[in-house]
Amino acid sequence: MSESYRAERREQILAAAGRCFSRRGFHVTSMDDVIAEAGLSAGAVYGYFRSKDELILAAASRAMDLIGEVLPELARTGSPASLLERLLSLMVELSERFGFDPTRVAIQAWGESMRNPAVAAVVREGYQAVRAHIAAAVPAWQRAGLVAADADPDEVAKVLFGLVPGYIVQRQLLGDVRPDGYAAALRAVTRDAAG
Amino acid sequence: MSESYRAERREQILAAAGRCFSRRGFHVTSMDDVIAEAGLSAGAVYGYFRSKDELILAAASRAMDLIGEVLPELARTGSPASLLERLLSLMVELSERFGFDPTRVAIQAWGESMRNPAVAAVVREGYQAVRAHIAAAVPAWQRAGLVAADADPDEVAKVLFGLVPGYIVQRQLLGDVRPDGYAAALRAVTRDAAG
Amino acid sequence: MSESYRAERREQILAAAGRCFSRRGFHVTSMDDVIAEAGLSAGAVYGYFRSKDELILAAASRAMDLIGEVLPELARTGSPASLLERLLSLMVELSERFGFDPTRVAIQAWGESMRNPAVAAVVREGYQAVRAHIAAAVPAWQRAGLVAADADPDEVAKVLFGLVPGYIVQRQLLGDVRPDGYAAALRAVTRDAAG
Amino acid sequence: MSESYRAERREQILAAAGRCFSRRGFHVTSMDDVIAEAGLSAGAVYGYFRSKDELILAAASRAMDLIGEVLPELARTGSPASLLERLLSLMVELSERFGFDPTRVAIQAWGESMRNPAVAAVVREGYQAVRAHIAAAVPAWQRAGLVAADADPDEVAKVLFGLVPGYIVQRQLLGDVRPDGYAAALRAVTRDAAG
DNA sequence: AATGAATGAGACTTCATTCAT
DNA sequence: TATGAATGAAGTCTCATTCAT
Repeated sequence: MSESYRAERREQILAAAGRCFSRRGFHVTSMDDVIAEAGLSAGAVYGYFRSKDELILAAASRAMDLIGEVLPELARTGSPASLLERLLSLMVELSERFGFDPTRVAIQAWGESMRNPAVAAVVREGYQAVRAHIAAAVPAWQRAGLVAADADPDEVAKVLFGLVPGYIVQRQLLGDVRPDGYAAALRAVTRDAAG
Repeated sequence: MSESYRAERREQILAAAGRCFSRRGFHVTSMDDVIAEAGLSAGAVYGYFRSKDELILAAASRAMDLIGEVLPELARTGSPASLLERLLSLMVELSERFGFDPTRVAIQAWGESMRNPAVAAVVREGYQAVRAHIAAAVPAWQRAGLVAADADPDEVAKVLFGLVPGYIVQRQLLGDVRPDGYAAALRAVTRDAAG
Repeated sequence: MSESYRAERREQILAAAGRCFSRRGFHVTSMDDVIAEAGLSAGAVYGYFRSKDELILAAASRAMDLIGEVLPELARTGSPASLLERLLSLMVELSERFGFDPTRVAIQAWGESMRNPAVAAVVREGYQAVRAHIAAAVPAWQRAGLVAADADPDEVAKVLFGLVPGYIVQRQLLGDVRPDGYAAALRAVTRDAAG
Repeated sequence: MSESYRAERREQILAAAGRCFSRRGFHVTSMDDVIAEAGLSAGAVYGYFRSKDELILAAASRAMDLIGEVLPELARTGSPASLLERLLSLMVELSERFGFDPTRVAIQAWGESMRNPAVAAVVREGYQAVRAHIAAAVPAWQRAGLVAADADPDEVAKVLFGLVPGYIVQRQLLGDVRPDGYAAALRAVTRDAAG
């Protein structure tokens, strides 16, 4: 069997796990659920992932890949609000490419992180990367007068990044937020008049 | 068996459950964990909570009580950033009153909400209440020029409320945020020069 | 539940395990076999033994208890052959008190010892005790001319003790040995004319 | 595909199985263990042995081959003790020719015999052959006064053969026996003054 | 013949819940 | 009411064996 065959099969299982986990969470989903969703046998799944924990970790990592897709976007100029709007829009679009909603898996991963150091590490590293990219954009905003000149770019990045979990939670639980409205409201409270 | 005795017992169990759930999550915690933590017997716990789901719901509700403690604070005037700072500081302080960290239980509750309608309802109602209170403060900020006059107060409330989950996630997973720094950074990006 | 109730229940499970293990061996016997034989539920059995390994160890120890029953007998005087005869007769009789044949479990324990240090330790200690008791009897035999005066009592004990596994193996696999015939043949090769 | 090629492959697999079984026993060893140890594929191994049971039987038979190597030695004259010493010494030497310790496999085979008639038959036949050879030597010993004249040679053979399992068990579990010491102690209790 | 991915029955174990005492 | 032993369904994972390539 070729390398690519194995990778494809792994992807098939991971996609099935993603669908299951995003529906019911890591711990309510049973391996049998994943196995049935993947259309394989128990042995086949365990041939690609050695344990449920390994599958959880892989699914959490996969959900964090969303970040990788979004990072290049962060390099583009613009105001904080326009950045946020592109970020949130991308998140929604990209969910389709995953076959499941990675933001739902991310919420699970937050909870799992509190007792699972491997998952915690994956999430932490992903979020640190995003924050670092945002922080890199801050000096330009400071020069443009969009952010106070004496602010610590790292702290500003924490706040801007921190808007994302809030959006995710509200989208999943309240269901009444949209990228454009969210960005518009951010503009209304920031120094960014036009975006 | 007085009414107050029953209430006390319930509280004892709920506190034990809160400690367990905040440590390891709803589904990795077993009823035996809670029973042992409460120092009671299985029968006793089941005399107060009919099922684990009922206990999860009660614990999620209890964590949402944090909101009730914080709501009056939202009535005070000030800028968005000063509001946020007070909110976050209160959250940290109040954790001690609970004997466990309710924000950790809240993260669990977000995940649980995706498959448990009762928990979802409790969380949703709690968050809608907070957002409504914030929205009520927006017109004053608009009059003070801190928020664009043409903004929808509800949308502004979503964004400001949305900063809280971001803070919670970063506090639990990255561990490098503090209320004052977070509020200061918010001030740096808002129209709020002094706080 | 009283202490003695627990002990009784443990004994019930151990007896069931002994019957199963003596029939089919440690590893071909499933926990479900033991559970059914004990007439209990899975949870009940696991309430008394934390794992199959613990049950195997307990069953091996229990089979070694046969030794404890036999040790006092070793203190009696007589010739090596008469000692052996009493030993083997006792072994057969006592099997009935166990409700299963402990010599069959002992054979299993020999095999298990090669990969299970805990079982190895139990068996080793049991056998060392027997050998020490036999060695203590050797000097009297030497004074009576039944054993060469210059022999090392410990080495003599190894040989005499070593007759027992040989008897057990032949009894189980060939089925054509009996205590009296075995002892008579030993007399025929030893210096012990009369027994 | 020559005949000798097949035989060589079979031998390769059997040697691998012997190493695995002597290390961990028949039932804890998985077919994958044997397959990996043989450096072959699952399909290859199953091309030579139809089932694990067939492999167990073959390995038990192979371990019994030790007996075939030893039988000619039994024809030599001497005392019972000298016979035993040569037997035990040979056993130890020959282990090296096998690439694994056949006495360890023999212990496994004893246990397996209690539920596996095919293995039981192989072991039984091997042991009966040894005993018959020993019995054939007894009359000479009787004439030499080393064994009581009125003894049944078959019973004497059982006892002398019975010393071997005792040696094997003590060698594997206690580790403190050696052929010379064992034989010397036997001499000390038999009518055999010089060996 | 050989490969090794796939199968799926079945192993061990846990745990939410009940109920006799 | 309180206890905690008992239940048994269901969970995770293994492994002897097969079969398309």
